[in-house]
Amino acid sequence: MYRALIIESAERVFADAGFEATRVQDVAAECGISLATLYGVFRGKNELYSAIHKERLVELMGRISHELDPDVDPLDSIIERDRIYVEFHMEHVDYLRMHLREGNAWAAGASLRVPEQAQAWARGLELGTAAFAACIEAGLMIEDDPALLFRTSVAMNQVRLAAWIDGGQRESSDEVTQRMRRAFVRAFCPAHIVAERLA
Amino acid sequence: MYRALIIESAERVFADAGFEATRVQDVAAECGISLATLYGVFRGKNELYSAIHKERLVELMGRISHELDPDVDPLDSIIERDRIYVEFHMEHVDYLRMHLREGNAWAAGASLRVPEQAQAWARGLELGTAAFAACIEAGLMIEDDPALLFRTSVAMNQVRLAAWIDGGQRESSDEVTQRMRRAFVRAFCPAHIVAERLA
Amino acid sequence: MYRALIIESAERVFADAGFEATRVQDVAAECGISLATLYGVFRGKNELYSAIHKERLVELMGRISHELDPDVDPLDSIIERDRIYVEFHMEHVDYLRMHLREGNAWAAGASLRVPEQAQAWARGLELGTAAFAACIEAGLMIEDDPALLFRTSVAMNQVRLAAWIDGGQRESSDEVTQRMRRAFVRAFCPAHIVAERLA
Amino acid sequence: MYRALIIESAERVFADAGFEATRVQDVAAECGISLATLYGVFRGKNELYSAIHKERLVELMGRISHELDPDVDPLDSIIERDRIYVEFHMEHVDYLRMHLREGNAWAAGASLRVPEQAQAWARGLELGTAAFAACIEAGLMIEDDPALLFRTSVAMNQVRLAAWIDGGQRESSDEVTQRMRRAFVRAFCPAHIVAERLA
DNA sequence: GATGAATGAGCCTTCATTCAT
DNA sequence: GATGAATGAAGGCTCATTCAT
Repeated sequence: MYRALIIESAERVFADAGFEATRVQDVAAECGISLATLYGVFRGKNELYSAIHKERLVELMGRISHELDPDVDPLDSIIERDRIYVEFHMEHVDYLRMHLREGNAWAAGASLRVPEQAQAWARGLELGTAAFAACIEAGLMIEDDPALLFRTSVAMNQVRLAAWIDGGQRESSDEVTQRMRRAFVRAFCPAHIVAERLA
Repeated sequence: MYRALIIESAERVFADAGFEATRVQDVAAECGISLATLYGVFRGKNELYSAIHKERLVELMGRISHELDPDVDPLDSIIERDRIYVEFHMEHVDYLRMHLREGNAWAAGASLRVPEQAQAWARGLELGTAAFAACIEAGLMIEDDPALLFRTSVAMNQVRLAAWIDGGQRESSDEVTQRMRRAFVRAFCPAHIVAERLA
Repeated sequence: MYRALIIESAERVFADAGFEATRVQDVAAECGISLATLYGVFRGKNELYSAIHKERLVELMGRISHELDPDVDPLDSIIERDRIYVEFHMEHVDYLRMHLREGNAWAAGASLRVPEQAQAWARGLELGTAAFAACIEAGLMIEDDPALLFRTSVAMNQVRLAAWIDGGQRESSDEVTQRMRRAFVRAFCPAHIVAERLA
Repeated sequence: MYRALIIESAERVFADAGFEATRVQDVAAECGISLATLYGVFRGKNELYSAIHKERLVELMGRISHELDPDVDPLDSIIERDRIYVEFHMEHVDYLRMHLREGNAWAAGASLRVPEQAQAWARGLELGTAAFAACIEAGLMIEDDPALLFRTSVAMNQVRLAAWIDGGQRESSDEVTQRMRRAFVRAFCPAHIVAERLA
């Protein structure tokens, strides 16, 4: 089936040019197939775009959206989720580039083009906010609006991922995750937790 | 001169719809002038877009890009710059909305549509990186890649500004700046500075 | 305004080629204008087609659809309506050709492409059926299903009009109407009325 | 052989949607065969359409186009032909629906899509005109252009057939033929023949 | 022989841009 | 200077048709 091939090629083209500037013809050319063949698999440009997001976001949300284990330290739970988020995007670089180009959901949820993105963002925001609230409750995090903190953490992760791409994708996901963890703790935890965790 | 009128109207339309989805016709209608008149002032859609950025970025860079006073505490200098950045965007909400919609330069410098943006980002990155490096040098900031820290700080500011818009633009720039300052110090300074500054 | 020019040109092209085989490009070329100009006046092929029908049918129905004068002989009333119908189409030959090509509503009302046509046919059928029923009631017409008789009369008129076109459009509307009247009386009236009217 | 199956299925689809709106794919689906198989039997959409008409029209013309028996009353000969025409179409309802949708040859001979139709119409017109002329010659029919009378009679038959379909195809061909015969005599015969034949 | 898979060519529609008035 | 009117140049999408298996 062409489906997977098309999705991968389309990710590359969308990542390079953005949704609007991408011509369906270009995607077909990138796949090495004809326009009509592509339209045989996806019903149109929008559906193709949606399909990419659905494909990737279902996987990402599947990995990430389980309820947090109450026995695990809530701070570690969040950091673990961030690790999954980062690892996933490092496995799907072209999707990451699409994400970085158009996906600043934290800035304007309304700007998301397809329902799959909007739903995933809504779900992620819900889960993230709850997790941050739990940390605040437990005294593990500074007192502030948990939704705002979560959005900030997403932006910080995106910066790290963007820097990873700019730097030639050389670092391993473990290295990136480690750095991210330190920045995270510093940004969101009270002094004694910072001291304890970053010792 | 129509110039200022067109720029303001165009900001609104671009902010609402994004560059690609905005039709020049719509901008003219928003201005209450004819298409041909608009083309008499700006040579095309791209030039209009550039002109907006030039107009705003020249002002912003003018306010922000003086060399830092060596007598002033380098940390305070950065925070002052952030204050200016935030204040400026709170005075130009439509431009801010354009900025948030398309301007995640920290993520992908290559995605910037117009040279004005690219230059301003390059200059800002240069200044910011130097300032962060000075702070690190002075032991006021944690040791890390100053460019990465700067990009992170930009993203954090953008999140704050986005939240300010989402929240109905109720807070004053002072309130936003205060909160931003605390988040900044926490995220980027070593423990003893945090203790000192957030006392 | 191009509206009238386009409608006339489009009638010609649609009459020659039929709706499906007509390319909007052809209509524009027939008008001597560009495609985009045509689209500035009509929003699309369907709307253009509808507009033609609306334009013509509003006029035709305006001429034809008044209530019948109860003082006038009901048979004469119907014949008068037929005269108007024929005269109208002889004034609008290209519309007549479209009508003959696609407008066999009497055969399959469901096949009408645009609402304007469907409504006009529904209204015409209603009026015609009522008028025929009145004639039957008055003993001026043979006893049969008035709707069927009406549909037959429409088909007969269309044959006359088609023959008029095939014959080079030489006859006057009076001549055509006269012949039509004789055929009408013969086909639908009982013997004594035929004798009386065709004396 | 798929030939007959395809023709029957295609008739149904063409009757429902019309030539232009029918996709070859839909015909294949209706047959339950693949597109390529269909193209193995017919060389294209046009040829398929032609084949349907050829198939049906050869049969119809075979039944109808013998020379008239000079010993039989010429009026009865025509009525007998009409009976055959009606009976044939009542046996092939989908073909009848195609015929009613696109086949108003009496209106515009030029609009016939395929040569089979055009030839059959030309032959039918020739035969019909000759037969009507013979009736006129014999004083059995009113004096008028025999071709026009023939075209009118075809239209009248089509109206009856359309009404038969609309009415749920309940009447037998004998019933329809009877009614048609009465309408025919009334429309085309002089008073004394009407009196004699409709007694 | 039957088919799934593939495509070339074309049509409708949009929009940035120009120019005569 | 301002504009209404006009258009060239694309882009999304469809469908009749073919061909390797």
